[in-house]
Formats: sequence, structure tokens, C-alpha cells
Amino acid sequence: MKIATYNVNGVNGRLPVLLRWLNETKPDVVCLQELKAPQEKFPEAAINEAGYQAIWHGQKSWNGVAILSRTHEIKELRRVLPGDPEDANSRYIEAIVNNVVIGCLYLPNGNPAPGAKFDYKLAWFKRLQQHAATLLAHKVPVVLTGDYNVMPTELDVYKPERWVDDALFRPETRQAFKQLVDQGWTDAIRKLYPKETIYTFWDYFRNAYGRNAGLRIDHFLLSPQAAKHLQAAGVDKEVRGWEKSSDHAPVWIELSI
DNA sequence: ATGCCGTGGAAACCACGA
Repeated sequence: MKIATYNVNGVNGRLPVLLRWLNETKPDVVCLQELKAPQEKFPEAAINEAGYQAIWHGQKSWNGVAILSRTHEIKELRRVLPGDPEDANSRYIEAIVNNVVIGCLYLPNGNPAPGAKFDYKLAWFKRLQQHAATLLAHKVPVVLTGDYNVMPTELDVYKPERWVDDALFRPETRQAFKQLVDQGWTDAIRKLYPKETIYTFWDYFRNAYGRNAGLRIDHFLLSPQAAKHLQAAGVDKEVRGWEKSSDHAPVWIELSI
């Protein structure tokens, strides 16, 4: 079972790239973030045509998340992260696919920090920790994936010293990610590649992709019941070099399920 | 050190992203 995550940065503007990537790599399940489309503007027909069912939670202009499945039925569990009824951002959607719980998330950026946006990021992180603990307690295969907007360690940043005050790399942010992982989750990429420089995002400008000035911010966290099935993981880095690409590249794992 | 680029939506610029 191949599961992928891709921050598309606009699902309609990105549609040709998304469809080409789906057709070339054919993941079984795909989590999308930053749809940047209201609920009724999701390109469902084109996704279906490509062989995928989909559930999604859209939002005008910003955010928006979706789960696609090629081979198995999608049973939606929720489309809101619990813990704050006031939070109207579409940043979380969760479903069971092939007996695996798939949580698709778009964690807030949090800049500028400090400030209200950073406070929102940390509060969202706390809610995610609480919900993740609930998921772990079920002792079933769970895959929590998406754009975490966190570089967990210095190995995940091309120039760590330049990012120390940034919301994606501040000590509070890294600490929150570590607390989450320490509940018992496995960071799939780091489990298989503990020492390698692996990025999932490159800025649009300053030739960041050409210079490999990247960040690793899109992650797969696996519950123990999922982690024991982990076979492979990687980044479809070449997609970032395609015409009209997102600033993120797709990331994927393969489970023996 | 910096939104220098890119997207969407409103309106011919602005918010936002990381």
C-alpha cells in the first residue's frame, strides 16, 4: 500500500502537474494540502477520471485538504481537528482506507513569530497532540501525514542558522513536534534514512531548487501498528522541477498491507 | 537578510505562504 502526501499550493492551478504525477506514480492513497479552493471548486471529475475517489474539505482562498484513494473505499471519520469549535480553517481531514486510519493535516505556518499566528500554530499543535494520543490508544495502523510546517532537526534545513527565529524552526515548534513523536510515533523518512539530507520543499525564488536550498517539512508519522509494515519511503523530488510545479514535492511511503 | 515567486480573490492591488 503506497501512501503519498503532496502540498499542491492550489489544486486547480496545479491540476496538470497533479494528474501527471498521479498517472506516473499511481499511489493508492494521496493526501493533499493547500487546495486553495472552495468546496464546490474541487476538480472532482478530473480526479475521478484519473482513477481516484476523493473526499475533501475546501475553503475559499486558503488551506483546504483532501484524501484520494485509487483502490479502496474511503470511509470519512472527521474533517475538523477536535479541540476548538471557533477554528474555521480547513486543515485536517481523516478517513479509514483499507483498514488504515489516514490523517491528512496542514499545520499552520505560524509566521511572524512571536505573535498571534505563532500562538495559533502552537495551539493547533497542542490539539494535534491530544488527538494523536487518542488515535494511538486505539492500537490500530494510523498514518498522520501532511505539511507539518516544522523542520524537526538541523539536518532538515539547508542553513539552520538562518532559520532559528522562524516559526518553522523555533525551539517551541521543534519541541512540540518532538513531544508528538515521543508519544510513540515513527517519523518514516528518518526511520529509513537517519543521516541523509532529505528535503520536501524548495522556495520558488533564488533558484532554491537548483541550489538544493530546501527544507524537510512534509512528514509521515506512523503508529506502531503501521510502522511495523514500513517497507520504503521517499520524495518525488523531480516533480518539483516540472513546469508550473508546487513549491513542495510529493512524499510517499510503502506499507506491506 | 530579503517573499526576489506564485496562487487566489478582488479589483487592476492585496493577503498569504515558508
